[in-house]
Amino acid sequence: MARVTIVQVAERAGVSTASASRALNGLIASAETVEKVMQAARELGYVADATAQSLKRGKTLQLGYAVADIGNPVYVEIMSAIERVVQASGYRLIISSTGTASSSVDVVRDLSRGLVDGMILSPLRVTDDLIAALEAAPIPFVVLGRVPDSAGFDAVRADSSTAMRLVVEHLAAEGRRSLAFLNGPADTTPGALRLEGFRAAVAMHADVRSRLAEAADFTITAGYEAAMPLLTAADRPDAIVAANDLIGLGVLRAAEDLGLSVPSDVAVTGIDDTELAAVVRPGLTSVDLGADARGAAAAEMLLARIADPSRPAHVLTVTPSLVVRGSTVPQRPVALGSAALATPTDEEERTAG
Amino acid sequence: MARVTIVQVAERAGVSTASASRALNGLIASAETVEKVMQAARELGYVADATAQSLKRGKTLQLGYAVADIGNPVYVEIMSAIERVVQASGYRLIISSTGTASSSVDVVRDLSRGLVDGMILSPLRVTDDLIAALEAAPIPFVVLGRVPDSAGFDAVRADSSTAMRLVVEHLAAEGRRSLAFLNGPADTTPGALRLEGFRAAVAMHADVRSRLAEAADFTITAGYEAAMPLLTAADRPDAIVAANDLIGLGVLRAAEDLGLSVPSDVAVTGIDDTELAAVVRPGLTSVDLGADARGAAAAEMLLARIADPSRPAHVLTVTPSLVVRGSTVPQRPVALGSAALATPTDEEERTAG
DNA sequence: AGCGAGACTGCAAACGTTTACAGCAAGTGC
DNA sequence: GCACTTGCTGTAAACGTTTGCAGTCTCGCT
Repeated sequence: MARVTIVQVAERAGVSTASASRALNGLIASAETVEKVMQAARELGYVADATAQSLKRGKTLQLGYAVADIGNPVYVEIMSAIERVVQASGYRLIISSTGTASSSVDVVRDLSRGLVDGMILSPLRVTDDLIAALEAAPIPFVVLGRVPDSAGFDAVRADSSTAMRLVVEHLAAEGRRSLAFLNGPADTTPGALRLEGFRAAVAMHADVRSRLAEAADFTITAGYEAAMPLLTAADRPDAIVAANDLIGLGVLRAAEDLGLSVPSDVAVTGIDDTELAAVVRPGLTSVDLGADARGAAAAEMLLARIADPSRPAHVLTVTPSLVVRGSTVPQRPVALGSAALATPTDEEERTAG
Repeated sequence: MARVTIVQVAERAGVSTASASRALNGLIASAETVEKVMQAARELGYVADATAQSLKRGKTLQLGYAVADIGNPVYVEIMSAIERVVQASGYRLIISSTGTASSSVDVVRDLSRGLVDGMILSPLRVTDDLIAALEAAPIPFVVLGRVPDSAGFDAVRADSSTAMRLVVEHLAAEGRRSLAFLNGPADTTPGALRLEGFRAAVAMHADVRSRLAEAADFTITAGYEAAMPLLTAADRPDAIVAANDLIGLGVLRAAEDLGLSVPSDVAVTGIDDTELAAVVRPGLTSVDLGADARGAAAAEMLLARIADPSRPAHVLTVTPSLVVRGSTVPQRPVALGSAALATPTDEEERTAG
């Protein structure tokens, strides 16, 4: 556990620390020196101290991903995509989870203190404090989600309005006339955007009635609890549009516990098209917001900005697509084959936005 | 984006960098100095450089969690527990995901280069390389899982043999006589231990036949694929014991696609008792290995070791408990209430090991 | 033989902090 | 009025690296 430094290596090898450093980093040095230094390093178990190294070099070769709600599988999917891209470029990714809004500001501040060379963040709430922290940050970052245009940040977005339009059109086409939107907290960015998208989408269908409800959280349990009053109301809606898959799953469970049949009594949809939506029965119709594509794009954007800090800000919007499953359309018997779990087959029709 | 250092703050405040540092860190300094320094810092937007700080102080106030398979919800649960404990002690947690075995060694090596003051790891495979890397690491760490006793590491373990005993006894008590164990890769630590536990458990029941199978991975898809041949075999088992919940879910889907009814045609069990097991229908009987408790214990153990590096190595084993759901015992109609999703109610009987 | 180029080396100065030490002024007790 | 403490300050040395610079040595060329 004792720290061994480069001076000990240099001493043992009988050279200066400068030569040792050069030998270790593959810079110009004689074969003999390299040999001696490498052996000394091996014998002593030397590993360069990262803090000293990055202090001197001014780079850490690390990138950060700050994610608000790691319990939601869609963020895990995004994270995996980011990691794939980042690793390929020789950077390491570190994840920081930010529960509350204030801690999200803290994370930005802390990580930008020199721990990482850049960061990606998926904020649940974009507060003025957060914007201020981002503007003051000495490192580049990419926001996954909506951020005021004026800010001029690099960003990757999902297209919530198209997503909601896909869902509403699908339900209307299936003959549903009374829709309830079960949102997550409306003061979050996804909550606000999906609500807006839903309103715009139903406005285009004069024959469709709609109402709004809100779950305490983007979780299964919160979805379950918020669904109960909707499903037991005298004028029960014939379709519930959930703001994400977890809430949608809660709705499915609530319907089951009430003895309602899905989709005949009530149709249910989710958003994010997580693996959960495919695994549960009935399968949950959902909108794929392109988590993988968004994660990868954000990572590439960040790397591009690090390479060229003066490039103009980019904003990329990823197109969503609808994945229809048994929670909105009565299910045919399923074809045999594991592909049904991973990719849409004939039982799952996919509609691009 | 320009970096502002403490010398600029000191200059602007008209004091030495030493005084500035003292003022910023709340050490002894006159009220007037503090005022001037704070104002200068605010105006310039100064934030101390973390690498320089930790280089000088010899601590980073960061801990690391290296996790092999972030796609598995049980690790997310562990992570949340770790984070809860770690945050309360003023440390920050950074997550590093380690896909392959070799990258797991890399992560240990890299993080212990001075980026974190200690780390917790959940390795999927414990190779000699990994042991060597851990022994050479200059920082303390805690292993979540089995590690050779000789190594003398701090560790927190699940009790796989009790877990498997609980499952097998439950199935035997329900009248199942032909069990198949559907393992994940047997060359992983959990795979090896659960296999061993299963063997020991069935050895205690002379009237129960058993067979073994292996999924390519601890995932739903791999479980689905590996379950197919088992379920279509002429001598189909009357119960499938899956090595974790994800594999178990794959089994449920395979059974469904084959038109088999669970639990009457075949019973299914999982391990880990993730939220998924409670949400799917039929609910998946599973063993709670105490993810939350293990994560919290590991974090506390790490903090204790950092506080006192000379304390003897601790190994803690957490006791598992069985959670019975519809995949093994025909389900009664469910009581109303959201609690059914989160905690076991009368429909879910819990048996401690 | 002389000379420049090239390969390699060591010295020492950084990177941005914190902190041991010494210095200084003002206050206290005699 | 002296010695001592107390409270604060600045100088400078660290922490472990990398790197500009200048120097040495060897070699090949003319």
